[in-house]
Amino acid sequence: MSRATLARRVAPLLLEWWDVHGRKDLSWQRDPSPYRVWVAEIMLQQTQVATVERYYQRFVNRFPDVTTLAGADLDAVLHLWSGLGYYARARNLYRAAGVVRDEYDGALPTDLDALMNLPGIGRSTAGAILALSGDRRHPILDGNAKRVLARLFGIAGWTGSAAKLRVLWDLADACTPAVRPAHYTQAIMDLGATVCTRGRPDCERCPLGRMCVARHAGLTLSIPAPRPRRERPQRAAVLVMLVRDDGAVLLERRPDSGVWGGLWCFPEAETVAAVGDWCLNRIGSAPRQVIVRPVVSHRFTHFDLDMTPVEARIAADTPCVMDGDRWLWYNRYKPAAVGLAAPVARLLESVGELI
DNA sequence: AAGCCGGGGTT
DNA sequence: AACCCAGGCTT
Repeated sequence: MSRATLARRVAPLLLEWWDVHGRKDLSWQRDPSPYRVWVAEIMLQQTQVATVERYYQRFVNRFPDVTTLAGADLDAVLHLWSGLGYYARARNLYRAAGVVRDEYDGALPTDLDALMNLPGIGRSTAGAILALSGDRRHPILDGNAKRVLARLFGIAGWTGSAAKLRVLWDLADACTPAVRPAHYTQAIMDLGATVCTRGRPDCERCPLGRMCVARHAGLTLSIPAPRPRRERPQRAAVLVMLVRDDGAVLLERRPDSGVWGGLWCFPEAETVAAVGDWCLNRIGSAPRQVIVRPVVSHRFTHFDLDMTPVEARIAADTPCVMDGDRWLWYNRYKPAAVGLAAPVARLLESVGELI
């Protein structure tokens, strides 16, 4: 069977399957407005549905529309994103909300290219927004669609290379129907998430099983191939946990670019031995007490970070000049609504436990 | 075209 | 412990 013939047969089978087995109760499926679908699609980038659900509810409750989001503080946006990871997504979403408010009168553009020009929205996310919120015929190629199509058409190898992506996008376009594109888009994601899974695909229950090239060739588990391995460098950092006797902890805002961009973190010192000097430079006096805490290891996608938290205790009335909006005395009992990376939040929770 | 960005789930 | 997940941006 030619690929074109195979592609034409996909949508009717997938839609029939989705009508019975598809997901229809996800938060963003109720009132699937462009804004709500947009927020969901951004949160769902590289993040699983189960993780997103509770973040999504809180986010759209606090920021129910583009105007509210655009008018909020970035700190408040990052606050509700804390723990979800990939914080550039939140910064881009916030920036894009400002553009939509100022240049599109508060309504997301319905043109694919205009959508893709907004920060954080690529081809797949733009297609998903238009298809799911407007029932417009635009293909998507997220992780689920990639896996389903690679297996169905027998596209061997890693699906991330430019050459494979070109082939897969063509197939995605060929499979997407003109009728019920919204349901089809949801269906191919649901099939990938619940039937055509990476580790244990349930081919017996797959509506496309009889025509699946990978299944007939016995290649289901080797398609798609895992991404090329890369070594993970080891890094180390010394975190200064400057704690006042009233429990407040000094945090510093990280630069917009780089790891944990725009989030608040403990200031860093060169070495454990340099923490005393760091305090002298910063607050003009030595800490009453210094406690070297056990190393906290954090594993990023691309490197491992070993953090040595050094707790330095100072009196509550120690004078300390804080220039600009780069410094913050964080009180865990009256927490500021700012963005905190997960390991930082955990360390803040532990302040006071060792007193 | 390849590298970078992060926390959590699954196996 | 390894691998992946409703990807997009930067270089």
